This record gives sequence, C-alpha cells and structure tokens, in this order.
Amino acid sequence: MVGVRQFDEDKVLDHVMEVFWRKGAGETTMADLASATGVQRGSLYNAYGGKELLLSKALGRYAERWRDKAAAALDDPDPQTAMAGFLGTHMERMRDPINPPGCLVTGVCMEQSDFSTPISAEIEAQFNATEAALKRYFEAAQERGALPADRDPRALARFFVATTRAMAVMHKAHRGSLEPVEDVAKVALTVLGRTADLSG
Amino acid sequence: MVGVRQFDEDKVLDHVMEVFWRKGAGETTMADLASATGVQRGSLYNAYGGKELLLSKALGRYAERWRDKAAAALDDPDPQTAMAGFLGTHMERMRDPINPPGCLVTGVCMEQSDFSTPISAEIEAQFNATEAALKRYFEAAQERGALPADRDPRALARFFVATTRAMAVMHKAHRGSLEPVEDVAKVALTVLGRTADLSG
DNA sequence: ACCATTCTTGACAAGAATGTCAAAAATAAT
DNA sequence: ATTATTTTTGACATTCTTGTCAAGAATGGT
Repeated sequence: MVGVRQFDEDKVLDHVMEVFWRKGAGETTMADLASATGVQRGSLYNAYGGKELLLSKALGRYAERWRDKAAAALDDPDPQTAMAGFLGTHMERMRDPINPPGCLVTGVCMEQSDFSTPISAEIEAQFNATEAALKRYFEAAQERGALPADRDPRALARFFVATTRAMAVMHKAHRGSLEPVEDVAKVALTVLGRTADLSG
Repeated sequence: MVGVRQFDEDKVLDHVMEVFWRKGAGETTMADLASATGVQRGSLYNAYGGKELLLSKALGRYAERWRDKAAAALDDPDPQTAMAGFLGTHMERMRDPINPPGCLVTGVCMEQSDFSTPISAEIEAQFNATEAALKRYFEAAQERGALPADRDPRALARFFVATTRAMAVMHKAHRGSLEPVEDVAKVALTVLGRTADLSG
C-alpha cells in the first residue's frame, strides 16, 4: 500500500451500521454517515462508492455479527430449548442498550419498494438462509423423534423466522421496552408444547 | 361553501394511502402524491398542510378501513375461531392484489426514529388499541371458561398483535407471496390448541 | 531525498424536495 | 350581474443531497 487509509474500516462500518439501523436506510444521508464516522464524505465515496454499497456492507456485517450465536442455539437436540436459544439470541441483541431498537434487516426490508435491487436480493437471501437452517433443524428433529411427525417443518421454520421479525417490530413499536417482546417470545415457544422458558 | 374543492377527498386519501403504503413514508414526496392523485402540489398543501398531516390522515383511514372487520371476528366465543378470524382479516387484506404488500402501519412504524412526533403517537395508539381489545377478549374468554386460567391474556394479546406484524413483514419479504404468510398464521393459531383452520 | 501512488479535503455543479405566494379561476350568495 | 370567498395554478426561493473533481497531504519503495 502506498497512500494508506486513515481510518479503521471495521469501526467505520460499525458506525455506519448503527446509523442505518437507527435512522433507517432511506433517511440516512452521506452527511450523517460522515459525521457519525468522522470520515469525510469524499473519503466515504472513495472507499465505498456510495450509500448503496455502504448499506450492503452494513447488512453483511449485521448478519455476520449474530449468525454464529443463532446457529449455536440449533445445536441443542430439544426443539423447545433450541428455539428458546434462537429467539434468545435476538432478545440478547435487544437487551443491549447499545443497539438501536428494532432490527436493521427487518427495517430495511420494510422500506423496500423496488424488489429488483441488490439490497432487496441480499435481504431475501438472509431471510431464506435462516428459514432453511430452521427447516433442516426441524426435519432432523422429526427423524430423531423429537418432534411429532404431523408438524410441518417448513411452516415451523417460517413461523420462527417470522417471530423474530415480530419481536423486532414490537421492540420498535414499544420504543425499546422489553416486556412486550418477551411476552411474544414466551407465547411463541408454546407452539412446541407448553413449558416455555427464556433464560437470560 | 364558496370556492369549492375540485377533487373528491376520499379518493385522494385513498391514493395517498396507497402511495405511502407502497413506497414508504420517507421515500414518498409531495410530487409523488400530486401525480398519484392528479391534484397539484400547491392544492395538497392548501388542503392538508403538508406531508406530515397527509400521512396522519392516511394512517387514520387505513385503521378505520379494517377496524370493523377485525372487531367483528372477536364476536365469536371460541378463542381459536376468533383468532382465526382476526388473522384472517389481515390475510384478506394481503390476498387482495389491489393492496401493496406489507402493512402501512407496520411500515411506517419501522421507519420512525423520532418517537416524539404525532405520527409516532398515532402508531402507538393503534397498536395499543388492538392489544387492549384482544386482551379484553381473552380475559372474557377466561371468565367464560373458554380459555385455561393459566394463560396470560396480555401476553396472548401481544402475541397475536405481533403475529399480524410478522405476517406483514413476511408478506413484504416474500414479495407478496401468500404461502409463507399462511404458514405463519397457521402455526400461530396452534398456541391456542392444535386444530387451526384459516378459512378464506 | 525522491518518486509514484493512494488517500484526503474542500469546493463545485446539478438535481430534487420543500414550503410559500400572488395571480387566475371558480363558485355561492346577494 | 356583482361580490366575497375559496381553491387552483405555476412559479419562486431555499434548503438538502448527491456525485465528482482537482489540489494537497501522506506514505512505501527506490
């Protein structure tokens, strides 16, 4: 490298992610990102190319940040425990006051009106990946006998994906309060039988 | 009236609602509204005062449009049937290809970053009204013996409110497809016991 | 010490959106 | 028909945002 970048790309992306998350993608301007990161507008254009690409990177970073923890929850053989852990991952994110209310991906998803953009594709890919992972889990659980054969693995997968989205909306709608979100998670877990517990 | 309004306020509001719904409140400009309604920008300012008030009116109209049907579903004494009807109201809205995917209120809610605006208050009021109605329903059902005493009426109410939001997100995320939304509703109803049916 | 390369900075032009206003048009009441 | 009142229209100034660029600063290699 000859002329070397003056800022820490990881830290910049964290700030960028935070702003998109808190203000929404549409309302966020390059000036917002510049002042949040301390990097001049021109430098952001030079380094990333613009808002669209910046948002794309932020979405990737957001996913990567919780993917592993959510996946770890699916190691538990008991569906109820696994789903409690899965939803718990999202609870954990919402409990941390550093994070804005809601969910970046859900927020951006609801803002989209043109489904033909790279952003829209990225969102859809993230949703599908989670749904597929849950579906595989439920299918395996059925083979193992841990889940009744008459349950629909895909429908259950969709339901729990949807539940995380619902929790995000509730979190935002209730301005960051956790009790309503906990209620939703608690009741949602009862679809697998009636002894739900969200530890944490 | 002396100088008389040249446009049908109801039709204009319908168009306004549709644009906010489809494009999102943030992305919608007065120019968009002008071209969608056929009313000039200046006239819209004169008649409504601006985007904020226009959005407020659109939210009111949106709520009023499905409030009665949703309330009617709560006349059924059987919780499972009542909730199937309640969620069915939202399915009905999504099934109508005239309507944009998602849900206006949920969309606007997810766009908010400042919780001190009239819009934010209106959203919260709508959420709370629905939650309260469902809570009253479940409490009455318990007294009637139609719902086990160990269920939490408020948590159930929140869960079903959240489920409608989840359905809206899924509808949008899947670009208007209905199957994923139906799966979510179907599974959600099993929290009340396992014989869900969404007629419609 | 110098050079080539890359990043940074501040400024610029172009375009979009907002909110306002005066003049023109339209209408009900007299 | 005239008048008083309201809406409609097109234009305007203002502000915000974007994207680009040339000049300056910084750095690793020679």
